[in-house]
Amino acid sequence: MDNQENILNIALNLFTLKGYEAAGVQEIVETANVTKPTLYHYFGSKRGLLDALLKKYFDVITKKAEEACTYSGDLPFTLTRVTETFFNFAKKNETFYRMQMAMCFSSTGSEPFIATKDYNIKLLALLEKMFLLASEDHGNMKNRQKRYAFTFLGIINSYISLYLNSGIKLNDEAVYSAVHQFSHGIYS
Amino acid sequence: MDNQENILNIALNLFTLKGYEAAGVQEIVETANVTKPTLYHYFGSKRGLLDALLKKYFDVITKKAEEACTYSGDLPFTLTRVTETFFNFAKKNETFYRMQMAMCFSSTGSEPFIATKDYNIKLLALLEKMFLLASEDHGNMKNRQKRYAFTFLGIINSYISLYLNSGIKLNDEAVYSAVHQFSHGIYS
DNA sequence: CATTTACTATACCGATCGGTATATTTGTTC
DNA sequence: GAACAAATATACCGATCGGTATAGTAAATG
Repeated sequence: MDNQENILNIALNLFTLKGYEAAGVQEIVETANVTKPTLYHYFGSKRGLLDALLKKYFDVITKKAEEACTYSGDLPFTLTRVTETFFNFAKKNETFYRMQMAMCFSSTGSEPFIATKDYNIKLLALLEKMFLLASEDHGNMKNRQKRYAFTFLGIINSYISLYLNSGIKLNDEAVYSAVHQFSHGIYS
Repeated sequence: MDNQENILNIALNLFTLKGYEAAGVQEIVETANVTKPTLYHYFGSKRGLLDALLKKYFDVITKKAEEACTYSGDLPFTLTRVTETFFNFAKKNETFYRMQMAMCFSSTGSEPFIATKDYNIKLLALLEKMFLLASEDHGNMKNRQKRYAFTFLGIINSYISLYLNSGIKLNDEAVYSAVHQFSHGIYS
């Protein structure tokens, strides 16, 4: 088993279970059955480990979101595709999504928040760009891309949060529901 | 200046800014211009300090939520009143609401999550009870009180999160919007 | 005035924190 | 097989962690 990958997996579990600050480096290496120098050889620091972990998963969701966000004249269709993309990613990477949401809601001065900030900004920018293109076809949403991006991702994350904590299904019905709930907020 | 109250205020600020784990007892007492024994005299432990802080604010919102959740036959009216109650509390206690949301989204095994758990369950139970009463008048929502309570609070917190992080106003329009967005999810 | 109670300061505790210096092992290349 | 770089182990670092023993002060009570 690859030590580097193993450390990443253990770190993901411990960060998710106990939180980034509460999970000690010592605990991580013990659980992964390696020693500290091994961890520091690969990642340089605890923060470096976190960064590597975030990059590993955020690169995936960012790329998928990029593809899903291409606007082709049909906004409901695009919104549905984006929602499906996020739901599928969350289902495939439950633990990571748990960790990521906790970090995104953590204190603005904390390391986890700072480490995830740019990734979340990037995701919002993709949504914003999509809404900007769509605004040429929907006059009533001009100059509101930022808020729409924020609220849309907010609704998506609400559903994912419900999935993770309350056990609802993220099926086609949930996608439909999320998209329509957001649209209802837009067009009224 | 009352040392006890002062420590609570400083702790609220530091927990919110840096997170519960990252904010050290030493830092708290230095910022509050007291010494450790003073803090431990009043609160017994760091966890005791957190508990006192949570109790101070949660007791207020819980009481207000209790009043607002009394169902009187008019569900939209009750939902509006509940939403207003939460919005007003969040506006009056921005820092606390920030901290509380971070803790509620934090790792399920972390101290802050455990410390806030019962309070959040209590709030959800109040909403649940309201939906249960209302279900006698709305046949199509039988046995769904739990999910409705969860999603309703989720939407409320989404709006408050937007208010805290993106600067939207929590005015009557926002209340109307939140209630209708939730209702749209229910009745469809 | 004596006593008690609430409160606060000095100084300290063991444990753990993130991180590293040094040495040894492992696998690859010439 | 010699030389070299990557990877891992032993043992350790100063700093900080949450928490406390002891002693003293301040104010109220007898």
